[in-house]
Amino acid sequence: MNKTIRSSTLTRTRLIEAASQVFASLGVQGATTREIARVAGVNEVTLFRHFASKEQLLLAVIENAFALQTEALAHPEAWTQDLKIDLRHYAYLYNTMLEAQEDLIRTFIGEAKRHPQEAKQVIQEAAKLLGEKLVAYLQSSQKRGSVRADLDPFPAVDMFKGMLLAGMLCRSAKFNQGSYSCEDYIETCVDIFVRGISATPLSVVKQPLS
Amino acid sequence: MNKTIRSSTLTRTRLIEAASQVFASLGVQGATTREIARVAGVNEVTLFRHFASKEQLLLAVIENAFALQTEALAHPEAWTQDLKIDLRHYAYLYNTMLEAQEDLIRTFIGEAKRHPQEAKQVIQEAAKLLGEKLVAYLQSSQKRGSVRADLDPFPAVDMFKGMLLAGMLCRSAKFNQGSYSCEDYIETCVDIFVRGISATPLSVVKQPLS
DNA sequence: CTATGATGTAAGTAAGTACTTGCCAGCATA
DNA sequence: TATGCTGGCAAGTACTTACTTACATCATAG
Repeated sequence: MNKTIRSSTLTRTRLIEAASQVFASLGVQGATTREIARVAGVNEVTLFRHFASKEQLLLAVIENAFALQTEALAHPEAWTQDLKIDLRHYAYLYNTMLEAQEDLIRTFIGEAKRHPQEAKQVIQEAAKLLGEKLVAYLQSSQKRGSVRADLDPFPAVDMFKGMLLAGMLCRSAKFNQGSYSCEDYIETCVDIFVRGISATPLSVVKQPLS
Repeated sequence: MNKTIRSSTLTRTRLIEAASQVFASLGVQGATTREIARVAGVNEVTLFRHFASKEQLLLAVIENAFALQTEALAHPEAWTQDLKIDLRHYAYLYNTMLEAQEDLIRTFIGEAKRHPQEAKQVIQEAAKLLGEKLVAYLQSSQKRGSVRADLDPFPAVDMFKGMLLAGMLCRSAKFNQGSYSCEDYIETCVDIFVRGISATPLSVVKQPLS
């Protein structure tokens, strides 16, 4: 019976992968069960034998997608304890993940309000996992004194992830007319963010010149 | 003939407003010409007499939507020349606009890649206008010395707008489980950003405690 | 008063939608 | 050889889609 099961799960994963692709390029609304089955190389009926409905398939796709990326980012990074180096490293990793999942992310953003809470919960949990390591890092940095103690790490981390997300969204929709590169953007983000959260020198004496 | 024209343009604007609403809540794909006509209170055929296709209607919707908001944000703000006050003011204004247009923005993000370049161009131009004032402000602040001279204002402004956008997207999709409020987020953004772009005090003397 | 332009109504087209039913074939274990 | 799972195929259901054609109504402009 082993081989049979293996065959079943194989077509199942093929369906999930095909669905990811079709959802990403056509949206959940635009994706049709016919097309998903076609891409998966199976019969449309087989799709319905594996997933009761399109929504069920969507759930499986979300779970699958985020399982992969959380794994990638949850890797025990080698934090150097140098804020700028570590955050830059994280930013590039995160950005790579964003770009890899771009179409799917766009689709979910666009249709987030029109889909079952079940889907949102899965995404929410994944997003939480993606930020947890960074929150912990900032908290330890606060204890070490390299990050301001009066900073709430939770909104700060969301802000950090958020500006990278927005950067990806605008960049690939070509909302910026190429006045700067992707690296410029990320470097600017890291630079400003690091300066913004670093523990401030005790004595700040500066006045705007006239 | 005046009254006839007035009637015609009136149904036209009614169609555009109805389409904005339906596009926003159902997506461009999900929106049907039937439903749009129903909401507008006109016949479906009348829709096609005003707009050759759904895509044409979409174009008109985008133009209309962004015309309103750029106007709102292009107001000659009373810049106080205090970075934190001014940027906080801008952030709340921008956030208000984002929340007002949330559904439409989501829809455009989700389907940006599946729509004609014409639509993208309109959005791109509007987004540029939205940031221009802020770029100019940062540039003048650089001349005044309150903002670091080595900062490129363009990615910085996009980062600022981006983190507010991402905040809105995550907040309203309830991706954060209420660990902090909207105000907390915005204040954190403004705080970190301002610290990040401010001209650094000349003498920096600080060591991490033990 | 007539002509024009804007809108409504009814009906239809050709295509696509999610999803179902029934039957048949292969393949593995028992 | 028999059983049971897995999948393919053909067809169909009931519905929606964007968009069209043809004809009627009505107000205003000339």
